[in-house]
Amino acid sequence: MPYAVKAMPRPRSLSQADVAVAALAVIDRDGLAALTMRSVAGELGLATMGLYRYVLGREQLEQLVADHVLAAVDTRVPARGGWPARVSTLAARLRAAVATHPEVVPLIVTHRATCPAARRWAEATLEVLAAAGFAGMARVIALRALLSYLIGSLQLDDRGSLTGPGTAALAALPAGEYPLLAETARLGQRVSPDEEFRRGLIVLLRGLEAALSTPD
Amino acid sequence: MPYAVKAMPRPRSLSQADVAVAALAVIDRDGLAALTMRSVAGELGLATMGLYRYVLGREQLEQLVADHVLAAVDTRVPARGGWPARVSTLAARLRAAVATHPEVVPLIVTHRATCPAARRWAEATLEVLAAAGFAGMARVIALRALLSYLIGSLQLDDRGSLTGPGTAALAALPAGEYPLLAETARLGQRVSPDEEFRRGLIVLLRGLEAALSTPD
DNA sequence: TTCGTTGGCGTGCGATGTACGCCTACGACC
DNA sequence: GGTCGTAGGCGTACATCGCACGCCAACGAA
Repeated sequence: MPYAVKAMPRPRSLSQADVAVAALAVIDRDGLAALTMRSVAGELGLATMGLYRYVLGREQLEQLVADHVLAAVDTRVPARGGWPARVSTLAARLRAAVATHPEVVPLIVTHRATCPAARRWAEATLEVLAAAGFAGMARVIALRALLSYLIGSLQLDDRGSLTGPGTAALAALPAGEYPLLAETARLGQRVSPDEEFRRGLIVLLRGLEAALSTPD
Repeated sequence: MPYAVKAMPRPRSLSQADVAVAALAVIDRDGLAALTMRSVAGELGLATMGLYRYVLGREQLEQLVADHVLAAVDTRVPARGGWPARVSTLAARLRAAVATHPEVVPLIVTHRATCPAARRWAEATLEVLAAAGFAGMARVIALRALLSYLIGSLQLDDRGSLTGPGTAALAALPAGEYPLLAETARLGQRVSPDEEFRRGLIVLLRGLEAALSTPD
């Protein structure tokens, strides 16, 4: 049966996007810990092992989820603004997409490298950096620094947001042991995660501006 | 039996540090996935459930490991150098300690918030920042930006180092689709993780210097 | 000598990922 | 229109995980 690529005996009834949507539904409803081959299969109306017709295993299921969330990011290069503003826009878009499903942060962090959507984002960011004058090693460092900050921020938002219980515990610490940390925690409770992210990114971008004018 | 704190019927034969060391031995030998209540108990010469006499559960076992690794960090404030050099030293020390056991990175990231050792590090860093003139909100943002970069860097080193297979795959990509990404990946393969971290940190520190002189 | 406290062990349960073999629907071909 | 091979989907079964629970044994205090 040569060349019979389409119109196979029984066509797949589910797309990979369907699977990803079902998995996200489970995660959003019952939390990341509830993401299970069984639970996703159930969400799709399949028996447990039926899911394996669409996914190689748990690993690929997680990748599908991560890529589906990142696929929602608009990766067109922003038209307006200087290069710091453009990079900032790209970063904010990615962050906003992830914020739609906060529980998937660990999956994004883990599977980022193999997501096509993440590659598109990186390519767009590199275009902005290149147009700004970053070349060679400086561009490598710039992208990696942005990525590090981005990933770290997502992680900190997920576990250990300034508005969360961790900071509250720090703020309530007896003043004797960690005076500065306690004071900083108290102040930090008044900073929204978005503002924290934005201002930290500004700091990093200022550093990149400095690096650009001093090619060391 | 009042006040009978020491000299109990059968004194604990293992300290929490012993447990952490055993867990680290398992991780270093067989990988993080091999970290199991059973495997750690076996490493200690206990039966599986015997381990529960020393640890509340898997959660606390992981915390013990994370804290044990971070406890090796020298958190004294560096005596010499300007404030950027001091912050840099503190960051490098933390990174070096984690690099001793690369597999524990996910544990550190997850349990950082509840580690006393991490608090000591934060307090030391805040001392340097405060002495440099960072106050109020600016200090909050500075610490969080440093933390984000640090956490992100660790994560990127763990999964997705520039010298690892992920970057190699990117570098081998057909030039048509992601030209800048492929070129950047090729360049990146020649950057050691240490150098990447150091140079990215310099960028961030420059941004902090700028923020200090322009209190916005 | 007795007793209560505590370290440590063994069994067993529910949940997870998935290997493996089976049945069945259906398009392609004669 | 009958036949057949392919691929979708299911069910069973298993190794492994964390851990609840109850037991025994050792040992200091009385």
